[in-house]
Amino acid sequence: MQFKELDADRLDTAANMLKAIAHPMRIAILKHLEGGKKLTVTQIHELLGIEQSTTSHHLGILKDKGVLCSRREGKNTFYYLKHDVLSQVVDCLERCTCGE
Amino acid sequence: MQFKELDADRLDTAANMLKAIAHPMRIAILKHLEGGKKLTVTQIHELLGIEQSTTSHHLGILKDKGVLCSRREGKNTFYYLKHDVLSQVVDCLERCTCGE
DNA sequence: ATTAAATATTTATATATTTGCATTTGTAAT
DNA sequence: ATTACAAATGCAAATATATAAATATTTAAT
Repeated sequence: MQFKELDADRLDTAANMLKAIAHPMRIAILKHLEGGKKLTVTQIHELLGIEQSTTSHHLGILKDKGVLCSRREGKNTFYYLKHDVLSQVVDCLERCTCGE
Repeated sequence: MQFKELDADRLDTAANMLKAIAHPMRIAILKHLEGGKKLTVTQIHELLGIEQSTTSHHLGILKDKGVLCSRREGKNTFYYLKHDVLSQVVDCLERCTCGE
């Protein structure tokens, strides 16, 4: 068992990570970042058609919870997946939401 | 691409499913149900040390969002994973929360 | 030093979630 | 029909989350 004894801290960490992902806009963001892609706040805000501040907020949550990383280059900040494995979470869901 | 056009309804469905899972107690529940195990409300409530009504509530959420199924047998109601694939979501998380 | 562009933060409001207690419903046995 | 156990529901208080408008910060160019 990888969660040693279902330790409360690890459950919290995992739950927070999942909670970060569990939002329609944030899933959409992850989908756009699959395969190691890197996008700026503005690009995402335009792709999704949501407010800049809202976009930044969502990205902040994903970064804070360890789902994304960011790297500033000049005026732009590029966001990208921290663990590419995380695409699997979304992919797994897709499989489950298909045949219903 | 499996989400056809990142369709809003599918994003919602996926988000709701993830939201259902994204809670420490509910992740703990899933861990106990891995491998096709079936447990009653009381068993889970005792395993986790939380209130019966709280347990039932969590199970209701997981069932409602398509994560669990239930089957009544006499006075007991057994809960179990609807898609065993879903263990992968938890497993994937474990992998991501290990080396940090 | 000004200006402009890209991000981030603050703030306020609306909405949703979590939890336990008390109650109710469902099922089986006497 | 009464009793007992299992599970679900209604409720209320505490807490958390989402959104957008306004503001602030960071960086680059002039």
